[in-house]
Amino acid sequence: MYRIINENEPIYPIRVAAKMLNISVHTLRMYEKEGLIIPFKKESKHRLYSEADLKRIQCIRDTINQDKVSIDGIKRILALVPCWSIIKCSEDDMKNCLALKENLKPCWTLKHNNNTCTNRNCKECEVYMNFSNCHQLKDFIVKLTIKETA
Amino acid sequence: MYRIINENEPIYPIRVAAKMLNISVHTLRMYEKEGLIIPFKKESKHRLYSEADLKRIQCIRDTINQDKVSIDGIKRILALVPCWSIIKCSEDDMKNCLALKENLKPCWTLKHNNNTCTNRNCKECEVYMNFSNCHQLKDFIVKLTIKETA
DNA sequence: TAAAGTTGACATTTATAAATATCAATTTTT
DNA sequence: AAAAATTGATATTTATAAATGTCAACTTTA
Repeated sequence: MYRIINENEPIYPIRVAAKMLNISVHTLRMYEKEGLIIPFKKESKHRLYSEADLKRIQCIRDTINQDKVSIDGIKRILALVPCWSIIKCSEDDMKNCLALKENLKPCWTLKHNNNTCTNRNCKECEVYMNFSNCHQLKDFIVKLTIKETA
Repeated sequence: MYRIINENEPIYPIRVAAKMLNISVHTLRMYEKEGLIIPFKKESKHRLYSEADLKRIQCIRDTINQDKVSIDGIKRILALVPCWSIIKCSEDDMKNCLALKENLKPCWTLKHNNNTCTNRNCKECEVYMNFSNCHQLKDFIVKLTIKETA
């Protein structure tokens, strides 16, 4: 009678997702426009949200409403993630990538023609998946600096 | 007739600094309470601001007003700075330091008893001095990750 | 000894981000 | 064919962060 739902399976259309999160459809689109979330879109262009998407969105909400970090603040924090180091692209790709210089927006909102990321799907990328909040970035920086000194 | 002013010489009392920055005295105290700035205080407890302080405050203002990053957002960004790696404290000090876990506030607002920082003045520390805005942190992360892969 | 500074608490103003609503013209789904 | 989705633009509401003001009791400066 019950079916097991894959965390990442895109199943909820926007109206349903909005209701589950208790926010408006418009807000969901707004977060997307700001680059905070990447919902699944079939060829049809209709959005579908997974359980994992809902969790991520709730996390963003909490950061905005409880933690009082503005959307532009969140974007700046996400722009700090060193994607080149995480996906380990080539040195050339890294040096030519917009993400290296960008201070305002997360890497997955940038154009990436002609490099490692061209063939990758940002929604499924570790960078997007593993950095939905600030704690994860701090942990990452800690590991990085400990590795360095060890 | 003119005298050369040391960038870091604490000379302007709070009212003068406020007027120069075109903000209220109250706001200056607020930024301080939030941990964004550390003004000089003589034994008397009266604040004095240097030219460098004024620049730093103007930078904070721009981040809040132009860049639309909230104060709590700025604090979170500053909390990402890996001070242990910058001042190169001992491994023991690092592991016991609050700054390692802290996600909300910059290291210089934390208690640091019984470690390397006990004897240091935060206002003169590289961590405080070199990270007054987000760009500097991004640059730091870039260097760190490039070093790692090289 | 005024004038200016201090802390702390409380209150108010103002500016604006976040969220919502609506309309229009079009496309997709069921 | 109706219901629900799309983009894009425009407008409005609402919630609250940022900034300011004020009062009180006290200290420091010039």
